[in-house]
Amino acid sequence: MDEFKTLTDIRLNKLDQLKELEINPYAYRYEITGSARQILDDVHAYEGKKVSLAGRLMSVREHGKTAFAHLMDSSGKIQFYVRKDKVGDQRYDVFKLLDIGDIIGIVGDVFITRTGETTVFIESFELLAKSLRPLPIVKEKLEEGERILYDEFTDKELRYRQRYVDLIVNPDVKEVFLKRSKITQHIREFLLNKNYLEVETPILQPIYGGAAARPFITHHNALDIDLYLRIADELYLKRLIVGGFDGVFEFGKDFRNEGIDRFHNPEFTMLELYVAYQDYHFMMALVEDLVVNTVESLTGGNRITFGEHEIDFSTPWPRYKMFDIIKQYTDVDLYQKNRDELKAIAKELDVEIDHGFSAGKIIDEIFSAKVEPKLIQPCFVIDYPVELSPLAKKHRTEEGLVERFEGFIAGKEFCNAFSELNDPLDQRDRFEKQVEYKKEGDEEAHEMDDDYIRALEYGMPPTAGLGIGIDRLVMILTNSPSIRDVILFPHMRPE
RNA sequence: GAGGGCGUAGCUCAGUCGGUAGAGCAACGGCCUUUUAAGCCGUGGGCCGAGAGUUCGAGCCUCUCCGCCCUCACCA
Repeated sequence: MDEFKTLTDIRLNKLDQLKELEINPYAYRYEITGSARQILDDVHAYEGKKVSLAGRLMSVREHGKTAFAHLMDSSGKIQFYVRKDKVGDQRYDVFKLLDIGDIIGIVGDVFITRTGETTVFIESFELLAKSLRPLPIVKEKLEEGERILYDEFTDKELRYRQRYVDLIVNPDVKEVFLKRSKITQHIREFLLNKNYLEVETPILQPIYGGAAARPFITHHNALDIDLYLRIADELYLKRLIVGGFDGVFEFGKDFRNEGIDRFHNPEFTMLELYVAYQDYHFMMALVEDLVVNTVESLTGGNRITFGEHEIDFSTPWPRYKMFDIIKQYTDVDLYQKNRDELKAIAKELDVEIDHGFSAGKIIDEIFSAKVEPKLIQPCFVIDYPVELSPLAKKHRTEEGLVERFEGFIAGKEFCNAFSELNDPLDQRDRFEKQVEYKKEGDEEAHEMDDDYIRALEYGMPPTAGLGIGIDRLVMILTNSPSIRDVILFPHMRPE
Protein backbone atom coordinates (compact mmCIF):
# COMPACT_ATOMS: atom_id res chain seq x y z
CA MET A 1 0.00 0.00 0.00
CA ASP A 2 2.98 2.28 0.15
CA GLU A 3 2.28 3.68 -3.33
CA PHE A 4 -0.63 5.58 -1.75
CA LYS A 5 0.66 8.65 -0.11
CA THR A 6 -2.35 10.31 1.38
CA LEU A 7 -5.41 9.04 3.17
CA THR A 8 -7.52 10.27 0.26
CA ASP A 9 -5.42 8.23 -2.19
CA ILE A 10 -6.10 5.13 -0.13
CA ARG A 11 -9.80 5.84 -0.25
CA LEU A 12 -9.73 6.47 -3.99
CA ASN A 13 -8.13 3.06 -4.37
CA LYS A 14 -10.94 1.49 -2.35
CA LEU A 15 -13.38 3.29 -4.59
CA ASP A 16 -11.78 1.56 -7.60
CA GLN A 17 -11.94 -1.80 -5.86
CA LEU A 18 -15.64 -1.28 -5.16
CA LYS A 19 -16.29 -0.39 -8.77
CA GLU A 20 -14.48 -3.56 -9.84
CA LEU A 21 -16.91 -5.48 -7.66
CA GLU A 22 -19.69 -3.72 -9.59
CA ILE A 23 -20.81 -1.76 -6.55
CA ASN A 24 -22.08 1.75 -7.26
CA PRO A 25 -20.42 3.82 -4.52
CA TYR A 26 -23.05 6.55 -4.93
CA ALA A 27 -26.44 4.90 -4.70
CA TYR A 28 -29.78 6.45 -5.65
CA ARG A 29 -32.02 5.73 -2.69
CA TYR A 30 -32.41 3.58 0.38
CA GLU A 31 -35.51 2.49 2.24
CA ILE A 32 -35.40 3.20 5.97
CA THR A 33 -37.88 2.24 8.66
CA GLY A 34 -36.97 4.75 11.32
CA SER A 35 -34.25 6.59 13.18
CA ALA A 36 -31.56 5.65 15.66
CA ARG A 37 -33.24 7.80 18.29
CA GLN A 38 -36.57 5.98 17.98
CA ILE A 39 -34.89 2.65 18.57
CA LEU A 40 -32.74 3.84 21.47
CA ASP A 41 -35.70 5.52 23.13
CA ASP A 42 -37.93 2.47 22.91
CA VAL A 43 -35.59 -0.51 23.00
CA HIS A 44 -38.09 -3.00 24.30
CA ALA A 45 -40.52 -2.28 21.49
CA TYR A 46 -37.79 -2.84 18.94
CA GLU A 47 -35.85 -5.70 20.51
CA GLY A 48 -35.85 -8.71 18.19
CA LYS A 49 -37.49 -6.65 15.42
CA LYS A 50 -36.01 -5.93 12.03
CA VAL A 51 -35.07 -2.32 11.30
CA SER A 52 -33.51 -0.46 8.41
CA LEU A 53 -31.43 2.64 9.00
CA ALA A 54 -29.18 4.91 6.99
CA GLY A 55 -26.45 7.27 8.06
CA ARG A 56 -22.74 7.88 8.39
CA LEU A 57 -20.28 5.26 9.58
CA MET A 58 -18.60 6.86 12.61
CA SER A 59 -16.47 4.12 14.14
CA VAL A 60 -15.48 0.50 13.57
CA ARG A 61 -14.03 -2.01 16.03
CA GLU A 62 -13.01 -5.14 14.20
CA HIS A 63 -12.73 -8.49 15.93
CA GLY A 64 -11.55 -11.03 13.42
CA LYS A 65 -14.56 -12.16 11.48
CA THR A 66 -16.89 -9.70 13.21
CA ALA A 67 -17.03 -6.00 13.88
CA PHE A 68 -18.87 -3.50 16.00
CA ALA A 69 -19.48 -0.10 14.49
CA HIS A 70 -21.51 3.03 15.05
CA LEU A 71 -23.90 4.52 12.55
CA MET A 72 -24.96 8.13 12.95
CA ASP A 73 -28.14 9.46 11.40
CA SER A 74 -29.70 12.88 11.93
CA SER A 75 -31.19 11.70 15.22
CA GLY A 76 -28.07 10.23 16.83
CA LYS A 77 -25.68 7.29 16.94
CA ILE A 78 -26.51 3.64 17.21
CA GLN A 79 -24.23 0.62 17.34
CA PHE A 80 -24.43 -2.20 14.84
CA TYR A 81 -22.80 -5.60 14.76
CA VAL A 82 -21.63 -7.28 11.57
CA ARG A 83 -20.56 -10.91 11.31
CA LYS A 84 -18.98 -12.70 8.40
CA ASP A 85 -21.16 -15.79 8.76
CA LYS A 86 -24.26 -13.59 8.76
CA VAL A 87 -23.65 -11.26 5.80
CA GLY A 88 -21.55 -13.72 3.79
CA ASP A 89 -17.88 -13.81 2.84
CA GLN A 90 -18.14 -11.54 -0.17
CA ARG A 91 -20.16 -8.86 1.59
CA TYR A 92 -17.81 -8.97 4.56
CA ASP A 93 -14.94 -8.20 2.19
CA VAL A 94 -16.97 -5.24 0.95
CA PHE A 95 -17.53 -4.15 4.55
CA LYS A 96 -13.77 -4.07 5.00
CA LEU A 97 -13.56 -1.58 2.12
CA LEU A 98 -15.74 0.89 4.03
CA ASP A 99 -14.25 3.87 5.82
CA ILE A 100 -15.29 6.04 8.68
CA GLY A 101 -17.35 8.79 7.10
CA ASP A 102 -19.03 6.61 4.47
CA ILE A 103 -22.80 6.89 4.17
CA ILE A 104 -24.35 3.44 4.41
CA GLY A 105 -27.68 1.72 4.89
CA ILE A 106 -28.15 -1.26 7.19
CA VAL A 107 -30.84 -3.87 7.78
CA GLY A 108 -30.88 -6.08 10.86
CA ASP A 109 -32.47 -7.13 14.13
CA VAL A 110 -32.27 -5.08 17.30
CA PHE A 111 -30.64 -6.74 20.31
CA ILE A 112 -28.84 -5.73 23.46
CA THR A 113 -25.21 -6.69 23.94
CA ARG A 114 -24.01 -8.20 27.16
CA THR A 115 -22.50 -4.85 28.08
CA GLY A 116 -25.98 -3.39 27.68
CA GLU A 117 -25.76 -1.37 24.48
CA THR A 118 -28.65 -1.37 22.06
CA THR A 119 -27.30 -2.76 18.80
CA VAL A 120 -28.49 -3.75 15.34
CA PHE A 121 -27.26 -7.22 14.31
CA ILE A 122 -27.13 -6.64 10.59
CA GLU A 123 -27.99 -9.14 7.88
CA SER A 124 -27.17 -6.76 5.04
CA PHE A 125 -25.75 -3.35 4.36
CA GLU A 126 -25.29 -1.09 1.37
CA LEU A 127 -22.84 1.65 0.52
CA LEU A 128 -24.81 4.79 -0.29
CA ALA A 129 -22.00 7.34 -0.65
CA LYS A 130 -18.26 6.87 -0.39
CA SER A 131 -16.36 9.42 1.69
CA LEU A 132 -12.98 10.39 0.25
CA ARG A 133 -11.73 12.66 3.02
CA PRO A 134 -10.87 11.46 6.51
CA LEU A 135 -13.06 12.91 9.25
CA PRO A 136 -11.57 14.10 12.52
CA ILE A 137 -11.92 11.15 14.88
CA VAL A 138 -13.54 12.16 18.13
CA LYS A 139 -13.67 9.40 20.71
CA GLU A 140 -15.75 9.47 23.80
CA LYS A 141 -15.92 7.54 27.01
CA LEU A 142 -18.65 7.48 29.60
CA GLU A 143 -17.31 7.66 33.11
CA GLU A 144 -19.72 8.02 36.00
CA GLY A 145 -22.29 9.47 33.65
CA GLU A 146 -19.85 12.10 32.39
CA ARG A 147 -19.06 12.19 28.69
CA ILE A 148 -15.29 12.48 28.27
CA LEU A 149 -14.13 13.45 24.79
CA TYR A 150 -10.76 12.58 23.29
CA ASP A 151 -9.25 14.42 20.33
CA GLU A 152 -12.26 16.71 20.09
CA PHE A 153 -12.35 18.70 16.85
CA THR A 154 -11.60 22.15 18.24
CA ASP A 155 -9.79 24.24 15.62
CA LYS A 156 -12.17 27.19 15.35
CA GLU A 157 -11.03 28.25 11.94
CA LEU A 158 -11.63 24.80 10.49
CA ARG A 159 -14.90 24.46 12.35
CA TYR A 160 -16.30 27.72 10.92
CA ARG A 161 -14.92 27.26 7.42
CA GLN A 162 -15.98 23.63 7.21
CA ARG A 163 -19.16 23.79 9.24
CA TYR A 164 -20.30 20.54 7.63
CA VAL A 165 -17.47 18.75 9.42
CA ASP A 166 -18.20 20.58 12.65
CA LEU A 167 -21.82 19.45 12.45
CA ILE A 168 -20.83 15.84 11.82
CA VAL A 169 -18.39 15.44 14.68
CA ASN A 170 -19.59 17.94 17.30
CA PRO A 171 -23.15 17.06 18.33
CA ASP A 172 -23.45 20.13 20.56
CA VAL A 173 -23.15 22.33 17.50
CA LYS A 174 -26.11 20.68 15.87
CA GLU A 175 -28.02 21.19 19.10
CA VAL A 176 -27.46 24.95 18.97
CA PHE A 177 -28.84 25.23 15.46
CA LEU A 178 -31.81 23.03 16.25
CA LYS A 179 -32.53 25.43 19.11
CA ARG A 180 -32.09 28.42 16.84
CA SER A 181 -34.68 27.01 14.50
CA LYS A 182 -37.05 26.32 17.39
CA ILE A 183 -36.62 29.86 18.67
CA THR A 184 -37.46 31.55 15.38
CA GLN A 185 -40.29 29.13 14.73
CA HIS A 186 -41.70 29.83 18.17
CA ILE A 187 -41.49 33.59 17.73
CA ARG A 188 -43.14 33.37 14.33
CA GLU A 189 -46.02 31.30 15.70
CA PHE A 190 -46.36 33.61 18.69
CA LEU A 191 -46.77 36.61 16.40
CA LEU A 192 -48.99 34.86 13.86
CA ASN A 193 -51.26 33.79 16.71
CA LYS A 194 -51.64 37.45 17.64
CA ASN A 195 -52.69 38.13 14.05
CA TYR A 196 -49.60 39.97 12.97
CA LEU A 197 -48.85 39.68 9.29
CA GLU A 198 -45.48 38.38 8.12
CA VAL A 199 -44.19 40.40 5.18
CA GLU A 200 -41.09 40.79 3.04
CA THR A 201 -39.55 44.13 2.11
CA PRO A 202 -36.64 45.05 -0.14
CA ILE A 203 -33.09 44.13 0.71
CA LEU A 204 -31.78 46.23 -2.19
CA GLN A 205 -32.63 49.81 -1.35
CA PRO A 206 -31.92 53.07 -3.20
CA ILE A 207 -31.84 54.95 0.12
CA TYR A 208 -30.82 53.09 3.24
CA GLY A 209 -32.23 54.00 6.64
CA GLY A 210 -33.83 52.86 9.85
CA ALA A 211 -30.60 52.60 11.82
CA ALA A 212 -27.24 54.27 12.29
CA ALA A 213 -24.70 52.24 10.37
CA ARG A 214 -22.53 52.21 7.29
CA PRO A 215 -24.01 50.17 4.43
CA PHE A 216 -22.73 47.82 1.77
CA ILE A 217 -23.04 49.28 -1.70
CA THR A 218 -23.89 47.27 -4.78
CA HIS A 219 -24.72 48.12 -8.36
CA HIS A 220 -27.66 47.42 -10.63
CA ASN A 221 -26.33 47.07 -14.16
CA ALA A 222 -29.49 47.50 -16.20
CA LEU A 223 -30.53 50.63 -14.31
CA ASP A 224 -26.93 51.74 -13.86
CA ILE A 225 -27.52 52.88 -10.28
CA ASP A 226 -25.91 52.07 -6.99
CA LEU A 227 -28.10 50.32 -4.45
CA TYR A 228 -27.57 49.65 -0.77
CA LEU A 229 -28.04 46.40 1.09
CA ARG A 230 -30.50 47.27 3.81
CA ILE A 231 -29.28 48.11 7.31
CA ALA A 232 -32.86 47.84 8.64
CA ASP A 233 -36.40 47.10 7.46
CA GLU A 234 -37.94 49.89 9.49
CA LEU A 235 -38.92 52.51 6.93
CA TYR A 236 -40.57 50.00 4.61
CA LEU A 237 -42.52 48.33 7.38
CA LYS A 238 -43.88 51.68 8.55
CA ARG A 239 -44.95 52.44 4.99
CA LEU A 240 -47.07 49.29 5.35
CA ILE A 241 -48.64 50.67 8.52
CA VAL A 242 -49.49 53.79 6.50
CA GLY A 243 -50.96 51.43 3.91
CA GLY A 244 -53.41 50.10 6.44
CA PHE A 245 -51.93 46.95 7.93
CA ASP A 246 -52.37 47.07 11.70
CA GLY A 247 -49.51 44.80 12.60
CA VAL A 248 -46.61 43.58 10.47
CA PHE A 249 -43.35 41.81 11.12
CA GLU A 250 -40.37 40.57 9.15
CA PHE A 251 -37.47 38.27 9.95
CA GLY A 252 -34.87 40.05 7.90
CA LYS A 253 -31.23 39.76 7.11
CA ASP A 254 -29.61 43.15 7.64
CA PHE A 255 -26.17 44.10 6.42
CA ARG A 256 -23.83 46.53 8.13
CA ASN A 257 -20.41 47.42 6.88
CA GLU A 258 -18.65 47.43 10.24
CA GLY A 259 -16.00 45.53 12.12
CA ILE A 260 -16.37 41.84 12.88
CA ASP A 261 -16.06 40.45 16.38
CA ARG A 262 -17.78 38.00 18.64
CA PHE A 263 -20.92 40.16 18.77
CA HIS A 264 -20.98 41.30 15.14
CA ASN A 265 -21.33 39.55 11.81
CA PRO A 266 -21.64 41.67 8.64
CA GLU A 267 -24.99 40.06 7.92
CA PHE A 268 -27.30 39.25 10.78
CA THR A 269 -30.92 38.52 11.48
CA MET A 270 -33.29 41.10 12.86
CA LEU A 271 -36.91 40.71 13.74
CA GLU A 272 -38.83 43.94 13.24
CA LEU A 273 -42.42 44.41 14.32
CA TYR A 274 -44.80 47.36 13.99
CA VAL A 275 -48.18 47.70 15.63
CA ALA A 276 -50.71 50.46 14.91
CA TYR A 277 -52.49 52.35 17.69
CA GLN A 278 -49.96 51.30 20.34
CA ASP A 279 -47.03 52.92 22.12
CA TYR A 280 -43.76 51.81 23.67
CA HIS A 281 -45.38 50.71 26.92
CA PHE A 282 -47.42 48.18 24.99
CA MET A 283 -44.27 47.06 23.22
CA MET A 284 -42.37 46.45 26.48
CA ALA A 285 -45.14 44.14 27.64
CA LEU A 286 -45.09 42.38 24.29
CA VAL A 287 -41.32 41.84 24.43
CA GLU A 288 -41.56 40.39 27.94
CA ASP A 289 -44.35 38.11 26.85
CA LEU A 290 -42.55 37.00 23.70
CA VAL A 291 -39.18 36.35 25.33
CA VAL A 292 -40.57 34.62 28.42
CA ASN A 293 -42.76 32.46 26.21
CA THR A 294 -39.79 31.53 24.07
CA VAL A 295 -37.65 30.68 27.09
CA GLU A 296 -40.44 28.52 28.46
CA SER A 297 -40.91 26.67 25.19
CA LEU A 298 -37.18 25.99 25.11
CA THR A 299 -36.50 25.08 28.73
CA GLY A 300 -39.86 24.54 30.38
CA GLY A 301 -38.93 27.20 32.94
CA ASN A 302 -37.95 30.84 33.08
CA ARG A 303 -34.29 30.63 34.02
CA ILE A 304 -31.22 30.15 31.88
CA THR A 305 -27.49 29.89 32.45
CA PHE A 306 -25.37 32.22 30.38
CA GLY A 307 -21.64 32.00 31.02
CA GLU A 308 -21.18 32.70 34.70
CA HIS A 309 -24.65 34.21 35.07
CA GLU A 310 -28.00 32.78 36.05
CA ILE A 311 -30.56 34.75 34.07
CA ASP A 312 -34.03 34.98 35.58
CA PHE A 313 -36.69 36.01 33.07
CA SER A 314 -39.49 36.47 35.63
CA THR A 315 -41.70 39.42 34.74
CA PRO A 316 -42.16 42.28 35.05
CA TRP A 317 -38.65 43.31 34.08
CA PRO A 318 -37.52 46.56 35.66
CA ARG A 319 -37.88 49.74 33.59
CA TYR A 320 -35.00 52.16 34.21
CA LYS A 321 -35.10 55.69 32.90
CA MET A 322 -31.82 56.26 31.11
CA PHE A 323 -30.77 59.23 33.23
CA ASP A 324 -31.76 57.49 36.47
CA ILE A 325 -29.76 54.37 35.75
CA ILE A 326 -26.72 56.42 34.70
CA LYS A 327 -26.98 58.34 37.95
CA GLN A 328 -27.28 55.10 39.88
CA TYR A 329 -24.01 53.74 38.47
CA THR A 330 -21.98 56.98 38.21
CA ASP A 331 -23.48 59.29 40.84
CA VAL A 332 -23.81 61.94 38.14
CA ASP A 333 -27.06 63.41 36.85
CA LEU A 334 -26.76 64.08 33.13
CA TYR A 335 -30.28 65.39 32.61
CA GLN A 336 -30.46 68.86 31.04
CA LYS A 337 -26.65 69.14 30.92
CA ASN A 338 -25.23 70.89 27.86
CA ARG A 339 -22.57 69.49 25.57
CA ASP A 340 -19.59 71.15 27.27
CA GLU A 341 -20.71 70.00 30.70
CA LEU A 342 -21.18 66.49 29.36
CA LYS A 343 -17.70 66.50 27.83
CA ALA A 344 -16.21 67.41 31.20
CA ILE A 345 -18.21 64.69 32.94
CA ALA A 346 -17.11 62.11 30.39
CA LYS A 347 -13.51 63.07 31.01
CA GLU A 348 -14.07 62.84 34.76
CA LEU A 349 -15.55 59.35 34.33
CA ASP A 350 -12.71 58.24 32.05
CA VAL A 351 -15.04 57.72 29.11
CA GLU A 352 -13.40 58.36 25.75
CA ILE A 353 -15.30 60.58 23.32
CA ASP A 354 -14.64 62.18 19.94
CA HIS A 355 -14.67 65.94 19.54
CA GLY A 356 -17.61 65.89 17.14
CA PHE A 357 -19.95 63.98 19.46
CA SER A 358 -23.34 65.53 20.11
CA ALA A 359 -24.72 65.78 23.65
CA GLY A 360 -26.84 62.70 23.06
CA LYS A 361 -23.92 60.72 21.72
CA ILE A 362 -21.82 61.57 24.79
CA ILE A 363 -24.63 60.41 27.05
CA ASP A 364 -24.83 57.20 25.05
CA GLU A 365 -21.08 56.67 25.41
CA ILE A 366 -21.22 57.12 29.16
CA PHE A 367 -24.17 54.75 29.33
CA SER A 368 -22.41 52.12 27.21
CA ALA A 369 -19.23 52.25 29.24
CA LYS A 370 -20.60 52.55 32.77
CA VAL A 371 -24.07 51.01 32.79
CA GLU A 372 -24.61 48.52 29.97
CA PRO A 373 -22.14 45.85 31.17
CA LYS A 374 -23.89 45.84 34.56
CA LEU A 375 -27.35 45.07 33.19
CA ILE A 376 -27.22 41.31 33.63
CA GLN A 377 -30.83 40.46 34.44
CA PRO A 378 -33.46 41.29 31.82
CA CYS A 379 -34.49 44.93 31.96
CA PHE A 380 -35.56 47.88 29.86
CA VAL A 381 -33.80 51.22 29.69
CA ILE A 382 -36.27 53.89 28.60
CA ASP A 383 -36.47 57.51 27.46
CA TYR A 384 -33.45 58.37 25.33
CA PRO A 385 -32.12 61.75 24.17
CA VAL A 386 -33.79 62.91 20.98
CA GLU A 387 -30.57 63.30 18.93
CA LEU A 388 -29.90 59.57 19.14
CA SER A 389 -33.29 58.59 17.83
CA PRO A 390 -34.35 60.39 14.64
CA LEU A 391 -37.27 58.02 14.06
CA ALA A 392 -38.74 57.99 17.59
CA LYS A 393 -41.59 60.10 18.85
CA LYS A 394 -41.04 62.95 21.29
CA HIS A 395 -41.69 62.01 24.88
CA ARG A 396 -45.19 63.02 25.92
CA THR A 397 -43.94 64.79 29.08
CA GLU A 398 -40.13 64.94 29.18
CA GLU A 399 -38.39 67.70 27.25
CA GLY A 400 -35.57 66.64 24.92
CA LEU A 401 -36.34 62.93 25.19
CA VAL A 402 -38.07 60.37 23.02
CA GLU A 403 -40.26 57.41 23.92
CA ARG A 404 -37.72 54.73 23.25
CA PHE A 405 -36.51 51.66 25.10
CA GLU A 406 -33.78 49.12 24.71
CA GLY A 407 -33.84 45.66 26.29
CA PHE A 408 -30.73 44.29 27.97
CA ILE A 409 -29.71 40.80 29.04
CA ALA A 410 -26.27 39.71 30.23
CA GLY A 411 -24.82 43.16 29.68
CA LYS A 412 -25.79 43.36 26.02
CA GLU A 413 -28.54 45.08 24.11
CA PHE A 414 -30.89 42.64 22.43
CA CYS A 415 -33.75 44.86 21.33
CA ASN A 416 -34.62 48.43 20.50
CA ALA A 417 -38.08 49.92 20.25
CA PHE A 418 -40.05 53.13 20.33
CA SER A 419 -43.27 54.97 19.92
CA GLU A 420 -42.84 55.74 16.24
CA LEU A 421 -42.59 59.31 15.07
CA ASN A 422 -45.62 59.89 12.84
CA ASP A 423 -45.49 63.70 12.56
CA PRO A 424 -44.19 64.28 9.01
CA LEU A 425 -43.04 67.84 9.73
CA ASP A 426 -41.07 66.75 12.80
CA GLN A 427 -39.68 63.83 10.82
CA ARG A 428 -38.46 66.14 8.07
CA ASP A 429 -36.71 68.31 10.68
CA ARG A 430 -35.06 65.25 12.21
CA PHE A 431 -33.84 64.03 8.82
CA GLU A 432 -32.46 67.49 8.07
CA LYS A 433 -30.50 67.40 11.32
CA GLN A 434 -29.17 63.98 10.35
CA VAL A 435 -28.09 65.33 6.98
CA GLU A 436 -26.18 68.05 8.85
CA TYR A 437 -24.48 65.45 11.09
CA LYS A 438 -23.55 63.59 7.95
CA LYS A 439 -21.98 66.71 6.44
CA GLU A 440 -20.01 67.14 9.65
CA GLY A 441 -18.56 63.68 9.12
CA ASP A 442 -20.91 61.30 10.91
CA GLU A 443 -20.84 58.41 8.45
CA GLU A 444 -23.69 56.66 10.21
CA ALA A 445 -26.18 59.52 10.10
CA HIS A 446 -29.41 59.09 8.16
CA GLU A 447 -30.03 60.37 4.68
CA MET A 448 -33.15 62.31 3.72
CA ASP A 449 -35.87 59.92 2.60
CA ASP A 450 -38.46 62.03 0.77
CA ASP A 451 -40.69 59.12 -0.10
CA TYR A 452 -40.88 58.10 3.55
CA ILE A 453 -41.88 61.65 4.48
CA ARG A 454 -44.48 61.56 1.71
CA ALA A 455 -45.91 58.38 3.22
CA LEU A 456 -46.11 60.01 6.65
CA GLU A 457 -47.82 63.02 5.09
CA TYR A 458 -50.69 60.76 4.07
CA GLY A 459 -50.99 59.95 7.77
CA MET A 460 -49.59 57.11 9.85
CA PRO A 461 -51.55 56.01 12.91
CA PRO A 462 -49.83 56.07 16.30
CA THR A 463 -47.50 53.10 16.06
CA ALA A 464 -45.19 51.11 18.28
CA GLY A 465 -42.12 49.55 16.63
CA LEU A 466 -39.59 46.96 17.70
CA GLY A 467 -36.36 45.38 16.52
CA ILE A 468 -34.91 42.26 18.13
CA GLY A 469 -31.41 41.06 17.32
CA ILE A 470 -32.19 37.39 16.77
CA ASP A 471 -28.55 36.27 16.79
CA ARG A 472 -27.97 37.97 20.14
CA LEU A 473 -31.11 36.43 21.58
CA VAL A 474 -30.08 32.99 20.35
CA MET A 475 -26.63 33.48 21.87
CA ILE A 476 -28.19 34.08 25.26
CA LEU A 477 -30.69 31.24 24.99
CA THR A 478 -28.04 28.74 23.85
CA ASN A 479 -25.27 29.94 26.17
CA SER A 480 -23.04 30.73 23.20
CA PRO A 481 -20.17 33.15 23.83
CA SER A 482 -19.71 34.15 20.18
CA ILE A 483 -22.12 35.13 17.42
CA ARG A 484 -20.20 32.74 15.17
CA ASP A 485 -21.54 29.91 17.26
CA VAL A 486 -25.12 30.76 16.33
CA ILE A 487 -24.58 31.54 12.63
CA LEU A 488 -24.08 28.43 10.49
CA PHE A 489 -21.66 30.08 8.11
CA PRO A 490 -20.13 33.09 9.85
CA HIS A 491 -18.22 35.50 7.70
CA MET A 492 -14.56 34.58 7.19
CA ARG A 493 -11.78 36.02 5.08
CA PRO A 494 -11.39 34.00 1.88
CA GLU A 495 -9.03 31.06 2.24
C1' G B 1 -7.77 50.23 12.93
C1' A B 2 -4.29 49.14 17.68
C1' G B 3 -2.23 45.53 21.16
C1' G B 4 -1.51 40.33 22.64
C1' G B 5 -1.62 34.98 21.46
C1' C B 6 -1.58 30.99 18.00
C1' G B 7 -0.37 28.26 13.07
C1' U B 8 4.07 21.17 13.35
C1' A B 9 0.90 14.30 10.13
C1' G B 10 -6.25 13.64 8.46
C1' C B 11 -7.52 15.14 14.06
C1' U B 12 -5.54 16.43 19.16
C1' C B 13 -0.87 17.93 20.63
C1' A B 14 4.79 17.48 22.24
C1' G B 15 9.34 19.38 20.21
C1' U B 16 14.95 21.05 25.55
C1' C B 17 20.38 25.44 24.46
C1' G B 18 19.76 26.38 17.04
C1' G B 19 22.33 20.17 15.61
C1' U B 20 18.91 14.26 11.00
C1' A B 21 10.78 15.59 12.73
C1' G B 22 7.86 12.99 17.65
C1' A B 23 3.38 10.78 20.45
C1' G B 24 -1.83 9.29 20.81
C1' C B 25 -5.94 8.61 17.73
C1' A B 26 -7.01 7.74 12.48
C1' A B 27 -4.73 4.95 8.15
C1' C B 28 -2.18 0.41 6.03
C1' G B 29 -0.60 -5.23 6.78
C1' G B 30 -1.35 -9.37 10.30
C1' C B 31 -4.08 -11.98 14.78
C1' C B 32 -8.74 -11.95 17.23
C1' U B 33 -16.95 -14.31 16.58
C1' U B 34 -20.74 -9.63 22.08
C1' U B 35 -16.53 -5.07 21.65
C1' U B 36 -16.94 0.03 23.06
C1' A B 37 -11.30 5.58 23.96
C1' A B 38 -11.58 -2.76 22.22
C1' G B 39 -6.68 -5.20 22.48
C1' C B 40 -1.82 -7.25 20.59
C1' C B 41 2.36 -7.34 16.67
C1' G B 42 4.21 -4.65 12.53
C1' U B 43 4.30 -0.44 8.65
C1' G B 44 3.71 4.07 6.15
C1' G B 45 2.56 9.12 6.60
C1' G B 46 5.37 16.10 7.12
C1' C B 47 6.50 22.49 1.98
C1' C B 48 6.89 22.54 10.55
C1' G B 49 1.11 28.72 7.36
C1' A B 50 4.08 31.49 3.00
C1' G B 51 8.48 34.24 1.71
C1' A B 52 13.14 36.50 2.86
C1' G B 53 17.32 37.03 6.31
C1' U B 54 21.12 35.58 10.21
C1' U B 55 24.00 30.96 10.72
C1' C B 56 28.47 25.76 8.94
C1' G B 57 23.34 24.40 10.29
C1' A B 58 16.49 27.17 11.46
C1' G B 59 10.24 23.93 13.46
C1' C B 60 13.12 27.04 17.07
C1' C B 61 16.33 33.51 16.21
C1' U B 62 15.05 38.34 12.99
C1' C B 63 11.90 40.75 9.28
C1' U B 64 7.66 40.86 5.82
C1' C B 65 3.14 38.74 4.47
C1' C B 66 -1.38 35.40 5.11
C1' G B 67 -5.06 33.19 8.29
C1' C B 68 -7.51 32.33 13.05
C1' C B 69 -8.50 33.58 18.31
C1' C B 70 -8.70 37.20 22.43
C1' U B 71 -8.84 42.33 24.24
C1' C B 72 -9.76 47.40 22.91
C1' A B 73 -12.00 51.01 19.48
C1' C B 74 -16.84 51.41 16.05
C1' C B 75 -21.52 49.07 15.97
C1' A B 76 -26.56 45.47 17.05
